[in-house]
Amino acid sequence: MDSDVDYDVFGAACPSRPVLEDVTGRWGSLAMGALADGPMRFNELRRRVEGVSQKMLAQSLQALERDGLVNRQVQSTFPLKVEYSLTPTGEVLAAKLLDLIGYLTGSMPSILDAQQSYDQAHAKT
Amino acid sequence: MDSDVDYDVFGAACPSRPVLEDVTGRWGSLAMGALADGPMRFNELRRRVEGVSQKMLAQSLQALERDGLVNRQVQSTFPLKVEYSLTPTGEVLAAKLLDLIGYLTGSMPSILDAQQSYDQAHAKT
DNA sequence: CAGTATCCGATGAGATACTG
DNA sequence: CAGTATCTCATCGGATACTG
Repeated sequence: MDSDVDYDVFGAACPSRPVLEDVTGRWGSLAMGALADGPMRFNELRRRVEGVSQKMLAQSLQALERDGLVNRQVQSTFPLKVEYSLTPTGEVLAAKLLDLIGYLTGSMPSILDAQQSYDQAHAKT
Repeated sequence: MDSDVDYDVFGAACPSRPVLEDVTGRWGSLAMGALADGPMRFNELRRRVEGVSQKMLAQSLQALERDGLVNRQVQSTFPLKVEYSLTPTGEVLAAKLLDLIGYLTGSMPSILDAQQSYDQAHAKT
């Protein structure tokens, strides 16, 4: 029926590339990972993703919302309440992302060793 | 035995963060994905990862080599021959990355729909 | 072939101040 | 509370030219 076209992320103009950047980018990946724990409000996310600024968090969330990976639900009470959550597609991607992150953090001891060796071998003077 | 410390990527100063950026970054992720097909030379990689410049490919590969995820093997023949390959840890991460990318490209039809709806709803004027 | 060096414009990203 | 607006600086990233 469909899929007579394949999206190839290695292709220069493939529309999947910017989406991949939204998902795996510096703040997008951490926002996705945080939301995997369940729905969260803006400032909760901001506290969870340490070091992110208002501006970058808002920007990252908007990109993910546009891609249909994150839902944004506003409650026009006072004070304002906005809750972010993953869509079904977003959930799957977040799980795969957390799998990768988990393996990476588990490998940190050996990675730090590698970095030290490298820096030592490439030290100037 | 070990692991009385946990590396938390959500922590602002965690050393895992820059590594995650090397792996999931714009060109790093594509280089890792390409190398999952097997060892490759510099210019082969350059052709496979469409749109990457010499500068950025070299920079990304150096970061991944420093993290111990990519091996660089030089043959000092003439012309020079340099072969890049994944380390065992790099292989695992590349597989997880390709899993994510595969799901993402498979979801592209619905993602493109979402983007269109979003753009329409947020059109100015 | 596999890079490095340099220049330069575009984007990323933080700080601060303001608004519905 | 949940953002937007503006300013500013750093880094990203492409083009071009050069080297072992």
